[in-house]
Amino acid sequence: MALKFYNTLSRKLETYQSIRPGVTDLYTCGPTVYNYAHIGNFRAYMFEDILRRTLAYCGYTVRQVMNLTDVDDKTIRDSRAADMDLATYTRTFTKAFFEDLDTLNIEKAEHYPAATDHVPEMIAMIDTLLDKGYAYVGDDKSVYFSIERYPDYGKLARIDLSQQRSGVRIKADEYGKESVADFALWKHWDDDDGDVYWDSPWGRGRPGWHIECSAMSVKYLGNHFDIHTGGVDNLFPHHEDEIAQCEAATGEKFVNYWLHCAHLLVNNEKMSKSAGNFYTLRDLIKKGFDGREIRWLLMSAHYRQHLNFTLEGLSAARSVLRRIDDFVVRLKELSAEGDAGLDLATDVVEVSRLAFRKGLEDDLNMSAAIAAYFDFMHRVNKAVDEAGLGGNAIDLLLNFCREVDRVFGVIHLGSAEPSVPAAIQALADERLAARRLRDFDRADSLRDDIHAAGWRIDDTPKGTRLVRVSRS
RNA sequence: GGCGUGGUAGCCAAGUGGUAAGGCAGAGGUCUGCAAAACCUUUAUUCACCGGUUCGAAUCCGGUCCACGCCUCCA
Repeated sequence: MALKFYNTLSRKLETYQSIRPGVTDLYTCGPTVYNYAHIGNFRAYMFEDILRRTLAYCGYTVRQVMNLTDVDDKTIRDSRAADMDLATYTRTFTKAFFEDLDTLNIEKAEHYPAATDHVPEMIAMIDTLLDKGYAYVGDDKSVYFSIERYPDYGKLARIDLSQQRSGVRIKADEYGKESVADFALWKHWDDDDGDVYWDSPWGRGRPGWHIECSAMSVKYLGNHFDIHTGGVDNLFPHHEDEIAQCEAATGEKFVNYWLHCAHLLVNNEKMSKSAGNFYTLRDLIKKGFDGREIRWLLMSAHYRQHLNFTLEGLSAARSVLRRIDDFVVRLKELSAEGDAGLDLATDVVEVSRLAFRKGLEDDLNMSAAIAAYFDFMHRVNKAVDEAGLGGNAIDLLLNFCREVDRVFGVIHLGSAEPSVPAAIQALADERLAARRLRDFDRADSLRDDIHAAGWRIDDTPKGTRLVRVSRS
């Protein structure tokens, strides 16, 4: 097997081949930091996290760049509405974004370049495009990319501009263009921009959105790199424009593989504030769900399928994770000596690893990878019930859990298990005493109290186990 | 109007020609003082609908219905 990805450029499943052996350069479109990101946004970042972790699992050193769009219409509009300067305003949401990534256990990219730190690079690229004749200064003093002068335009989105509706959504402030399909590289300053502007050879203004990703990806990853990702809604025009800008400016092929994730729906509808189904990550945390549950739900469907996000789905994720946690706890309790069940464990791990990897390599088929892990747990649980396992087998199995978690990022393997509070332990001790006296009414009543406090009681042959359960 | 995706059990979701993975929820059983966890059994003669191709179709082709996305700055 080999890694395969569905490449939007060819609309085909392709075997992945990196430009440099063992290294993958990855550009992932990041957030516009004008508000808290919503779970639809995080679906994309989760997909990119799984992609990144899968590449690493398959042996690649990943160099990932994620941009932070900290200047655009919305950041300017909202910072002015809040009566704050742009940098102060966007800093709040940049900070929130990184907190949210932590909540979801999303691995950090190598670089998070902010647009406002790279205006000189953007100006340089625009300059090159003007020199080469791909761009022009419009009547409104903005600089535009000319689609007409770049015949390859449309190859990613497979859009034939002559077939498009024209003039439908053209804003009044875009009449400086030669052709409606042309897009802005540099936007000339106007009153709405307030004190947000940079000096350029074309006067005061600010960069267009697309040039930001072009200039920063080329700066950090070079003219030609491996993978570029984003949500399907970025396919056109954003990514199409990035290709046009970069390939026109550098004369080289820009990106080998384009991967796009599908939208997330909430209760089978598009998420919208008016429908009341608009969730930020923080909204869900307030409802009592944790990042791990949200992570599970977001990663459990294939990235190119619509993902239907529901609160019921989150509750199901909670049950799933409980089972995954119980499995690890159970294994750890069995830390006996010896080689009992070692052959069986070796076989189960081998079979499971193959299925797990096969799923991931098949264009990140998480359903298959997850099924492989469930089959693994099932076979191991069965072995524990039937034969018991020695310490060496347990080590082998726990190492496989650790291996799977390099991609999943949800399995509690270390000291993440919360310790039992003294008050809960005292109740449990009291219950145990009552049980010894065969006062089961009292024991059951204490068990109810313990459960109400968020802990579950498991009586095992080895004694009583206390397990933290999420409040629900 | 152009381009594109999808409709699989109560729910979530794999499967793209060989006779429906996995999970959640539910039911019965083993174990248990009772539970919990785990294990065993069970839950779609059927994959939106109608035709066609084929020895064989959820998968390929044609049509219909439904849902959703993009078509200038929304992941």
